[in-house]
Amino acid sequence: MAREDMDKAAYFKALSSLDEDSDDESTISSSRDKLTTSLPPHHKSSPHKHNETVDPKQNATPQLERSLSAPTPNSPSPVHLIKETPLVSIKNRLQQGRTGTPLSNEVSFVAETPTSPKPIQSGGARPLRKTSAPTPTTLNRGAQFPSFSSAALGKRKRKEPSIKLVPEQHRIFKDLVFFYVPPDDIAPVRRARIVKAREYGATWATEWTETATHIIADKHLSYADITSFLKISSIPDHIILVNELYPLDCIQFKAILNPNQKQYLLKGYEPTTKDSAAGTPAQPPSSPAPQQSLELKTARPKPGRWSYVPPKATPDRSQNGGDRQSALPEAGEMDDVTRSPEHAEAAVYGTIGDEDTTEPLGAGPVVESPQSVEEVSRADDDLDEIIKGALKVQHLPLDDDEDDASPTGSPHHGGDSSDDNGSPKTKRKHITRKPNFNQEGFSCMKGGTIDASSLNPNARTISILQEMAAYYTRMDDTWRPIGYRKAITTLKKQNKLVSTAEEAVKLPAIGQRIADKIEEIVHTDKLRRLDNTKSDHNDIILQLFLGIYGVGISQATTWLQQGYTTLEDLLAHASLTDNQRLGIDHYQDFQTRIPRAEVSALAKIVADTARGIDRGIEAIVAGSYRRGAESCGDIDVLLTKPGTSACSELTPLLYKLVSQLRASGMLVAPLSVGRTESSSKWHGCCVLPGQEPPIWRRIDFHLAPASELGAALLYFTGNDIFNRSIRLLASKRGMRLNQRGLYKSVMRGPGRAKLNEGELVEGADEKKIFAELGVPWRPPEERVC
DNA sequence: TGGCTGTACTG
DNA sequence: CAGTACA
DNA sequence: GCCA
Repeated sequence: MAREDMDKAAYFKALSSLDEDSDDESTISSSRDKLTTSLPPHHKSSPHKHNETVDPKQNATPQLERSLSAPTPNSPSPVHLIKETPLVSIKNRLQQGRTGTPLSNEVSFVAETPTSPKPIQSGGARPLRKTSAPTPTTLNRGAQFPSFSSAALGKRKRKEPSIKLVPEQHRIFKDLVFFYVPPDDIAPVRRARIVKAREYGATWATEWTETATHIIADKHLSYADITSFLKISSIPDHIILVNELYPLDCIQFKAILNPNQKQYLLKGYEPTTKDSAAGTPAQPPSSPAPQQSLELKTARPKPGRWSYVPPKATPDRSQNGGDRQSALPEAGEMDDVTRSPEHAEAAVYGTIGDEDTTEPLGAGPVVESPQSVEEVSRADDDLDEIIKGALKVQHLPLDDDEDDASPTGSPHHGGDSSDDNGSPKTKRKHITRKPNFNQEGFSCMKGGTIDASSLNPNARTISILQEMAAYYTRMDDTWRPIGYRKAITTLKKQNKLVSTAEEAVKLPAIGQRIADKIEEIVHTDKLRRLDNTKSDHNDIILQLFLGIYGVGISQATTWLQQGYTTLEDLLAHASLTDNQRLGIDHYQDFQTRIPRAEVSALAKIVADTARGIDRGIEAIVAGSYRRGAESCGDIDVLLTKPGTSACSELTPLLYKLVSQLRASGMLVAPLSVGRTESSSKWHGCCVLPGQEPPIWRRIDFHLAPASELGAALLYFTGNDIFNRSIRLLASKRGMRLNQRGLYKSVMRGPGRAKLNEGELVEGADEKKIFAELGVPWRPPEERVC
């Protein structure tokens, strides 16, 4: 869940200092300002992998730089802005759909066609027929609003990445004009490629023109796709048609390669005899990623620092493919699964989260009815046994949650949450300064519940918006996903279908643009903007790579640029960290959700082992399990012990625990281990002993001394959105919340930067933390935002 | 116009 | 330090 | 993306 990088988008924004003309996107202009004005020449040009640093000189003369790369005389600036999305107002489209074909599917866009009728062309010098603008509406709009600027739609523009030309002698693409199909640079990967080509001297034609020397097509496109896209019967002889590998290889080999090699050809394309083509060095070994089967992977020494070889470390066992079908992660993250409550299992487990009444940690009420479990584990008796056994104690850790509630102070919010809801202020005995912000607006004030998601009348809309958020995350956009998530949170709280934009825009966190999308979704059951991405192979590969533990957007993007397309490619040719290699070896395992019963079984082992080390240790399963999820992505175990007040009192115990669990075969590899005395976490992998075939699971241990237990529980229970929300709320109240406690009197500098630690307000009691913040207490299952 | 959580490990 | 991870 |  929430694997996010907060800074990249900012970086990309910063990168694009070279905006053309007036630009209606406020955020952009702000970042531009930041670069061009507040940034003195050298200062912080964000370091980054993609070394497209902002050249100060360039800031001074952006126009110059740009025209440098535009040798064609007639195009004042072929590299003007590309719009992200066809600028057709939703309403227009809907209307059109109604009058024309009901669903107007064909009116849909051609990919991300740049309609960009940017004023620049005023000279009319461009011989462009805008054949690439297929939709009547688009043309229409273009005609009517040549300098259309965001009227109803708001900001849509993408800004120009900065181009840093390589030294002249290396500009192998000098005098070449590339036309890309599709002609956009929305995905960072494509953008980076285009930028790269331009750095090597290419001119980027953003609209189709016969002055282009090359057409660079996405490699999944066929020749027919190109001609139909360009609305021409054949590609003119003088234009070279190649796929996207071509420029990459040229750059790699610092030469213009023979474009007629088969790895560069499009499906259905016979290079016309113009193959005399360019001088070519022998044979570029094509992209660095040929694919071979590589049986070697099993032979490869285990990546984990432990030399342990699991019973069967089946990297990709296809045999029991039953539960792990697709190599790709599911789009929707069903963290807190919504599923068949008719499952007895579900019923049984569903309750433990909050249930387990006032059990002190120890023994507990038995939850019977293992019948459902049978089905899960049918194949394996041992597993069955273990799970049955686990059922008897499965509530074990969970009670603490109640535990710390009842006995401790705050008697009034213990049982009756209604009271809490009524007047949050009353419980804040001291302080109680009224917020000058709208506290109700925080999603942590009113969490959701698990089943709400499936029953919500807006479920369809929500799931599509979630896909959008995920898409933008993959596109390395930091902030849009946040916007989408907030809108989704709002939508989840509606108990009736929101069908019009007008209605939607009144809701909190829903602005005009998302409102329009909501309307489109409700009326057409889909979002064209999203459909476009579905067929994007690069996006699919990106998803594949991002599914690897230890791989984030940066690495995934880099690999994609380097031409890798499969996990095998990576194993064979990419340089991988140990964790990444392990992540690939167990890709399917980690992608497979863990049934609640198995989490229980694993937790029992941990708890039993821990108690063998020290009777006082409590093992509490947090994470989505504590929130009542029917299946979990990983196992989060909080380790604590009454009377402790520092992690250092627990680390030796953790050390012993890990070593025993390792010896018993449950833990199979470490991934990330605390470095210091006071550090508090251990991340690694485990398998349920006896499981056949064994499935590696991600397991995390967190240490929490009793004095920090409440904050740790809060943190470790999540969900992530709830955490962010409540932390933001704390920060707005001049406090700071982290996994150790709630602090007040935090001094913050510019940008809320923390200046001091603050004074501890509460750490031990989860409910008191809620109370201090004026947030109504809610049980873990309701912290699904 | 500048926010959008806060921390910890890896290499 | 940037990247990734954790909720 | 949205919001103050």
